[in-house]
Amino acid sequence: MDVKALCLGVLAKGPATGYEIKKLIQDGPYQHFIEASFGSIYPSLSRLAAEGLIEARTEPLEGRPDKKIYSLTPQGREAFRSILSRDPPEDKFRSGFLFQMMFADALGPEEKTAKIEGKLAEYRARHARMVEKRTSQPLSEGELFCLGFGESLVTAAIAYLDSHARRSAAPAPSPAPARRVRAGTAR
Amino acid sequence: MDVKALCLGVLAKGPATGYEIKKLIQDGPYQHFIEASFGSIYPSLSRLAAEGLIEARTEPLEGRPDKKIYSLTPQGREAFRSILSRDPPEDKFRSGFLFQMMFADALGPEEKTAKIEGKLAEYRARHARMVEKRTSQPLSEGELFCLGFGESLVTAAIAYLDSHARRSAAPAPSPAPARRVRAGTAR
DNA sequence: GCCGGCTATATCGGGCCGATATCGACGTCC
DNA sequence: GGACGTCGATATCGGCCCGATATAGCCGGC
Repeated sequence: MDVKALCLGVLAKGPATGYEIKKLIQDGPYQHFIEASFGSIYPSLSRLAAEGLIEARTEPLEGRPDKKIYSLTPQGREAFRSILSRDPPEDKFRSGFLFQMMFADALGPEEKTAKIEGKLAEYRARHARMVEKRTSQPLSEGELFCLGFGESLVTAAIAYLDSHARRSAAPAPSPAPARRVRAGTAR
Repeated sequence: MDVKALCLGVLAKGPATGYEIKKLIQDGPYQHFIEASFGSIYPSLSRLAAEGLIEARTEPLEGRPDKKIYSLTPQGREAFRSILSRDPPEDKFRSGFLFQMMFADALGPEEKTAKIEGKLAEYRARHARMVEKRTSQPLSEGELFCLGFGESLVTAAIAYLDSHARRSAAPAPSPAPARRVRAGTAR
């Protein structure tokens, strides 16, 4: 998902500065499934303004750059509606942890267990943030759907890692940990 | 995870051409959690060779570029071991579908249902490929772990989407669909 | 007074990728 | 036999993304 579309989406919810857009993406309801940096947000805002999809109202600040509050233009709102109607790209999941675990036989059992424990802690922290989000403020229909989806994935990951953290370092081959398949060699 | 590390990992399993590396990443056991294109694989292989971490044996081909079969050098094997020992970055999940669903109130109920059905089909196809992989060939310990992890996430996504596809277009707020929380408005 | 965090504006160089180019081998279809 | 599409193979390039960096005032804690 390109960063211009992300910016349009955030601005569809209301005017915001570049810094606020980053905070909403990073800490807001989107945080579990999109990401964007200042290095791409500011250039995208410039391009969107040049294309007439957004406009900026500036507030002068003493001794620092003017504050720019961006909002959608009617063309921007229309462009965003068009983005919403498209078939979305495939969801992407990327994991350096799983890449390392692909070479589990090159790691010692303690190293493996440490990596699983570390990733379990990461997922537990992520889930705690989700629960806090769910319980601390009213959410829209779409936000509830997205948070629920994300929680499904995160709780499934926790269950899987938890079952493997308790085992010494022998992974099971399927999501049902009780079922065991004899491990072979690859390639 | 940078593409040089991915190439080192694939070559740790055995020598391969650039084209084979791409196929293994795209269709092999890694496909559910890493990705790389020709646009990054070939430059990465050049850099790795320049750094002495891999070497290439060429086989001349008639009327086309020489076939280059890459393999790790001892320094490359050492560098890869070091990569395996590092703390991995956070797992990343990216979803244009969820981004669109964040604006569910701007979509009609039929459009919402169509998007959920489309994504459900995508996840079912992905799961079918995982099951085929699990049952069609012996897998190493690490491959079993990674496939099991991926299947956990994919089956959780299927369960969540399935429960929402059956409902008219009223999402539940949590992974347990029976629990319902009153939806509010955001920002 | 110093320090760290927050709120703000940005840029830049390096890495990534989709599209593109090239080309022979092979199998299918007409 | 020719056309066509796919496969196996080598790459490059322009545009996008991002982490690091720069600048700087406000605020609260020590």
